[in-house]
Amino acid sequence: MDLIKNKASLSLADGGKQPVHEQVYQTLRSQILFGELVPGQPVTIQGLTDSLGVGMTPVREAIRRLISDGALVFQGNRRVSVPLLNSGDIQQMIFARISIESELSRRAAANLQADDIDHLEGIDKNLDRMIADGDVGGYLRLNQAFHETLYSYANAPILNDLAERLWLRFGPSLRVVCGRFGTQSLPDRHKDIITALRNGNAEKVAKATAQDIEQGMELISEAISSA
Amino acid sequence: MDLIKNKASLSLADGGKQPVHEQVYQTLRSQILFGELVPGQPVTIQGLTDSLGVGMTPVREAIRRLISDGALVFQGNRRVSVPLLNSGDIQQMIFARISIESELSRRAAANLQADDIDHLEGIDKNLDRMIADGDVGGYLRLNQAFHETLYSYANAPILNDLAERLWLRFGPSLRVVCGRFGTQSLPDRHKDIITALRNGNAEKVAKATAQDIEQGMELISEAISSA
DNA sequence: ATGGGTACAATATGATCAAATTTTGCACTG
DNA sequence: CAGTGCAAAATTTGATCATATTGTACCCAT
Repeated sequence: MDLIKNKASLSLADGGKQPVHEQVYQTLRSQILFGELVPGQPVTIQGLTDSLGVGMTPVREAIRRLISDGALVFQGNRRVSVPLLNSGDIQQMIFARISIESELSRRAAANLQADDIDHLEGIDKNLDRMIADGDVGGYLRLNQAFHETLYSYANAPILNDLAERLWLRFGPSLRVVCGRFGTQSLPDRHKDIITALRNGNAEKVAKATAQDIEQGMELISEAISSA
Repeated sequence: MDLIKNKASLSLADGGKQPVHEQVYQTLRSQILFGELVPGQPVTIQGLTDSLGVGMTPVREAIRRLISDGALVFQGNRRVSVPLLNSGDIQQMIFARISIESELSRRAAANLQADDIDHLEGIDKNLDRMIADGDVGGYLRLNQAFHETLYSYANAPILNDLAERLWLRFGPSLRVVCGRFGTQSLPDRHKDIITALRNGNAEKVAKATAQDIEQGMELISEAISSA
């Protein structure tokens, strides 16, 4: 059986003039966040140095960072791979995400202006189109953008950081779920969130966020327990 | 003004046969966790390679990991230092710690046996002695051990991981508080936690944990806003 | 103050060594 | 004679270091 190889054409989308280790980190980070790596897939240092055309030191640094993020796991025998989640992991993540992200949206609700809400609604509109088109990659990106944008208004960098880590953990698994069941089965509570934001009802925003999270994570949970 | 230099005698307490980058990580990690580094203090790669007598690659890996942990911060211009917290950071950490760690102790309560509770009580007894002796380092270590031990029974690695990160963030600041006000002003709710554990009352365990956290963090918060 | 030069620290690479996995080959058995 | 299993070699990957290069800040002269 042949697993997906690290693509040789990772052009390391250079964002201006950032150090190489940062570019490698960002590249891998979005691959994981958007499920371009399969859970369980091994990630090798040499494979990355070859495919990215950079030295090993920056690759090592990026990998250590991602391990600390929970985006990659160290397998004991110096092997690194994309995490495989079990149902206990998912339960913990449901709890943590609801705790942290509800608070983030509660705080954001207090700071959002009308045109900020319009912007969020715009993202959600595009998101609906992705779902209709069955574009899994686009769905994952826009869903993440919706939440990230919302949370950014909370001005809570530490909570944000905790939330980001959790997203990195389930990114690959969410992709697998979408790939198996399609995008049709992906309902969300974004409309509820937007309505509550317009009404200035922070508690309802938090509640809708919690429901959105629970729905999405429960999907992963079911997919895993049936595997 | 001269900040504390990285000690040259960091003997890298070798735990068996771990790779150097892991040893460096663990060494720095406990220095930060137990406040042996001062908030704001710069941390240089070269300084560590010199004082630890190892190459730069493993040092770089350890530092990247600690940055991802939130235990160190990247200052933009290639500088790395120990984080300085503001009151907003503390508020976020109070919320996150109470959410996560209450749940950890709630889960642990269900799994603890009688002799496990004895063990916890033993740690707390030693902790009291440290407070009486004014031994700040000992206090920090045993307080951490008390919580870590309790949480370890929760069998919740992901929640545990989130909690650990938060501890790394406030370690240096807590040390400063203790150094300024002494250990006398450090009350805790450990007795309440142990009593509730013996009664098998998980909710009360969670509540006492939340109070313990709030008390401790509020201390840091006051110290910061008065600075 | 401002601007150039110097010193120092960070970044990145390639070389080297060590460890682990995979492959290969041989012997032994049914 | 074919198939299985073990063992050793070969290959792949990881870990560390030494060195060259680049960027940043500090200092001094103007």
